Amino acid sequence: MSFSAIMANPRKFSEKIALHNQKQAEETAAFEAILRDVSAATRPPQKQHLQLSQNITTQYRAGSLPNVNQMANNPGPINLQTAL
Amino acid sequence: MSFSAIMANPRKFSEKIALHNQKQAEETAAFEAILRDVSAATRPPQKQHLQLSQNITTQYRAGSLPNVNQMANNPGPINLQTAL
Amino acid sequence: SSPQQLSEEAARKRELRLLKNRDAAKECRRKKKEYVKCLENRVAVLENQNKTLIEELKALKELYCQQEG
Amino acid sequence: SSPQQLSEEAARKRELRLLKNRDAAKECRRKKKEYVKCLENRVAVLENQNKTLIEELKALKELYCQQEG
DNA sequence: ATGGGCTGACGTCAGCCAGA
DNA sequence: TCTGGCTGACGTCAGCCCAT
Repeated sequence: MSFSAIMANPRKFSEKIALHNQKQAEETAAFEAILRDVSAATRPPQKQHLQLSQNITTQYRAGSLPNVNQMANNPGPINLQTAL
Repeated sequence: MSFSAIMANPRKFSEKIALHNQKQAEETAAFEAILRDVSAATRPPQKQHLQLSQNITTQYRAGSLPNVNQMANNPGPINLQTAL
Repeated sequence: SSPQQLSEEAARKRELRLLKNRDAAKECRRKKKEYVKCLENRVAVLENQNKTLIEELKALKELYCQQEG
Repeated sequence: SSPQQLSEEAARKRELRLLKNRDAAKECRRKKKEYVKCLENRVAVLENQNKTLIEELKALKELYCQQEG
């Protein structure tokens, strides 16, 4: 009870970052899972290439996430819309 | 082009807050709309008491629960209209 | 205009500038703190919306599969 | 231990403490900046995920209504 | 082009708190 | 208990950018 309340709002910035990264990893996993399930349920006859999504997941897993500011300035070929 | 890129990342904190509030309002509207549509499409034969859900929805904008920490620090709703 | 008055005027100018920048720094820190809280609140809202959408999508998928099969 | 050595020792103690706190402040500001960028990235990711989920939910709802009616 | 408003970064002080 | 590590808040300097 108090344990969760304490760890839910740590004091150190490192712990906050770690907590957010952990939550984001879990949410992204659930997101891709439900998206894959829906795609599988919607289009069963078609065999599709979901290799792209897998690569991006392993790409940004343990490292730093893409910087938004740099993405706004750089017209890079990678955007989150097509990535997800 | 450059206009959007500039306004997408303002310098002043007030503009950043205003932008985030605007985006949040739009996203919340779309969220509630799709949720209402899905509920209406899923359960048309049943007549349900959605009056309660409506009240709660108008009280807290999204399906999000109120943040306890911020409610303790902020005595009242901050209006950012006057801040600009 | 004696050099004495000039130095006093410059000193008052500097003091006034420091005072204004002092208050500006206070307000800037306050706005930054508010911005960070805004970000955290936005993250929480999006998080709950994400969960709700996933649950709704899952339920609708179940209904769709049940009706289909 | 003469008072001269005592004052020098205290001065070196203070200077060392200030130096360590100085570096600590630098690292703290760096971590805070990284945390804010983390929040902004997280907001962007959740934003795109919610958009995708809404689109998928809308499409699935259309399929469900089409198949039902 | 020049001043003034905001903000980034620095060093310092004060305070909290897990760990010695 | 009490110190050392982090962080909140302050004042100051430097610099950017927009309105003048």
